[in-house]
Amino acid sequence: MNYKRLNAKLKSASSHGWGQIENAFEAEGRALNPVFKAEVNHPQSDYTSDIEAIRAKNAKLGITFERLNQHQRHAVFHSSQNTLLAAMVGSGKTTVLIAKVFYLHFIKGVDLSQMVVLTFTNKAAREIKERIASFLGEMDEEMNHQLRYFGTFHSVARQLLEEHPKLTSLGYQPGFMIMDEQEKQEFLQRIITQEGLTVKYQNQLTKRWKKYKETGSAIMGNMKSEDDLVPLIELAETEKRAGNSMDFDDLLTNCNSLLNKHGGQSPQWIIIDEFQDCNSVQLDLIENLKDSETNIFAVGDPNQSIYGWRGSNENIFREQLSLWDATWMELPHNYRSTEKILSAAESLLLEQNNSLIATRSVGTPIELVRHFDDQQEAYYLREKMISMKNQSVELDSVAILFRTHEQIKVVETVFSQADIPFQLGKRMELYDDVAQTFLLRIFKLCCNPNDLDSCLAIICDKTFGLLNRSQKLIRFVQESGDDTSVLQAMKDYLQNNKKSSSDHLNLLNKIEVFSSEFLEEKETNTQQLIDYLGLQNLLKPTSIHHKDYLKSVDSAWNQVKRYINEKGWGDRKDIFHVAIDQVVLEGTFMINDRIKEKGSGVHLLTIHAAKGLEFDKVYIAGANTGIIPLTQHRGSQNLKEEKRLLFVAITRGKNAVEIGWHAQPSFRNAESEPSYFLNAIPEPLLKRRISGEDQKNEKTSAENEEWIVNQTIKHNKYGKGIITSILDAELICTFEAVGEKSFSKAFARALITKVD
DNA sequence: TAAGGCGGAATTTTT
DNA sequence: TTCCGCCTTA
Repeated sequence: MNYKRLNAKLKSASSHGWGQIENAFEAEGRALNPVFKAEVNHPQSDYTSDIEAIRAKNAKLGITFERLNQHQRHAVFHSSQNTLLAAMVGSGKTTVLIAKVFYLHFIKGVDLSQMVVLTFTNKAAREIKERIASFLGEMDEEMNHQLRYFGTFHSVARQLLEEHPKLTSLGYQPGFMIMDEQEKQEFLQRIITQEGLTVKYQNQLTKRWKKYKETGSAIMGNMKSEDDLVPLIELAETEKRAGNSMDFDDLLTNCNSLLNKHGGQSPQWIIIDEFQDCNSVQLDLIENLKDSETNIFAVGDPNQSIYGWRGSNENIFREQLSLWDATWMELPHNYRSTEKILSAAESLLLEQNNSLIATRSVGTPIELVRHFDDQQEAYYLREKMISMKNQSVELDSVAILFRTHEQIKVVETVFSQADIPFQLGKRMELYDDVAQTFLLRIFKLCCNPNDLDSCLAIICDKTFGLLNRSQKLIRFVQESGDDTSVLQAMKDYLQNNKKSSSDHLNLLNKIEVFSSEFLEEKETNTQQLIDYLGLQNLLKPTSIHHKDYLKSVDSAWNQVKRYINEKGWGDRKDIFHVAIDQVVLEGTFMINDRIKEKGSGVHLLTIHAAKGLEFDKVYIAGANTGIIPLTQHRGSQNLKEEKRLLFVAITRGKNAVEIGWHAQPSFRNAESEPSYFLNAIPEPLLKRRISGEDQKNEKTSAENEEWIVNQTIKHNKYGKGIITSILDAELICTFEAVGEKSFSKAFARALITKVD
């Protein structure tokens, strides 16, 4: 059956009860936005002759274009200065983006270094670069040099800043370093203690700083008057320049002010991935980069705009269409999900314009399952996973999606106890690895002997350091005179300190000459690095973790060498510095190791973290009103975004989607009903179930006999307690540690055991 | 100075 | 529900 006919049929079928509210915003008493209907530039041909001509010249290239559908080919071949490509969910937008680069480079003869390709994540940037490199052979120095403007907004901004002849006008020098969030936090903390500032809500400093930049208000929460936030910011700006380091935001804002004031070389093409996620600073970067000759190719999906809270503008496609006088194209075919999944997801969209076309089988309805609470859902999911495992289903192809991190914990605990393999969406933090954190600070000090915070971090490291962070130490190092570097001052301090160990002094001596001595050697293995820096003694040789520390150093050094080899242009000292910046921007030393080690297990992810991914089967857990949308969003502008979030969640599923909700939600402010957004889904697309219902009828009598009031019991998490009362479907128990809790009878046996 | 009551805010995450 | 800051009270 054709998709549109199916949709029409479903709509007429849903004439009673559920499904009557076509749009959940009516339920909120809000007017609908006027539907935005762009003038779509439709394909007029399937470009067969063009592709034939290309294939005659280069068969491999011909195949790349031949694989594209008509709409995709149109987006690639059509020539207009500015193009906005609205790529529907699962329509192969990355494929088209890469094909566009191929087309411009091989057919139109555009130099790769004349293209700026902007992505939001390192993962996307890596995928694009690797696919181009693998077509051309290998990722070597020359290739990397050609692709130096292919990357995340931040890494491209870093590159532009580094190259800009007027960088010094901002108070920065070439060779500036990048501070990650953790370093920034330490840096600010140091200024606060050092200057004796009074700053409230210190664990929300970044948030307060952002708010101050946007609104000019330094007031937060219950504060009656301004604290020292503003002086802190001013001091930080000065000190960042003194230490020649920028934070992530600075990369973009500094790049913007530089390009704005002094201009720069404009590329022939600017290509943007996930355009709907652009915030105003990122849009400014595009504007500052382009000139009247520049072409723009922006790909994204307005329906997947879920980063409004990070500053993206949900109307960016609409607004830039007229501002850039752009051509609007669409990729309507979804190759991922079954018709029923797509149809259900599409009914959530505010601006339904029938431009989403399913290509796969009809599939099964979305299951909407009622659970007692989050605990019961976790046990239900555990049983599901066990039976899938028994049927040899790859758990890797299954995901459980949540609105918040908080919700993940229960499932995580239950799965760990049952030995169900799972993987979390959170990226592995560099800071989990103390040895690598220590090494990164060493490398940063090698690049910049005036990096006060890295120098302090090394000498005052909790695991491998020598001294405690004291005001006396910090003052000595910082105020030792203009001609003395921070590194030199620290050496002086250690020489006069009785506690001083030769290991740390030796390390500082080696750091000082690292670039001129060690980096001059071409082939250096990890053992040579360890010997050179004297890490053998520093990395706690008597500790049981010593071997792990050395292993961490090994993988870190190999990664740095990999970066050095890839980025082998310029002089060797610069390359090392660029490699270290890359480590900071990627957030870890272990990109390749991490990809290899990625375990197979069910994915536990927030919906945000699942964007861009796909799974055979998707469970959306705890989808109550009050969770989707989150209560604080009710009646706000963000409601539309919350709805798109559910759209994104559902469209992650290829073959099956199941949505769970809780009759007695424990989540703050959640209501005892499934997300009212689901009312927009036509009833025939849903299959409602109650979790554990089939067992309930059989077991009721047995269950009633099984539990007795005042019975002493034990619970995995809550410990010892007694049953205080027995209701129809639930048990109320009181625990010594946590007080009263209730359990669904159907699942009580899995949760609590009797104690005699 | 310590303790307690009151009121406001809290989410999502990449670089 | 919990955390944080502010204000009052002893």
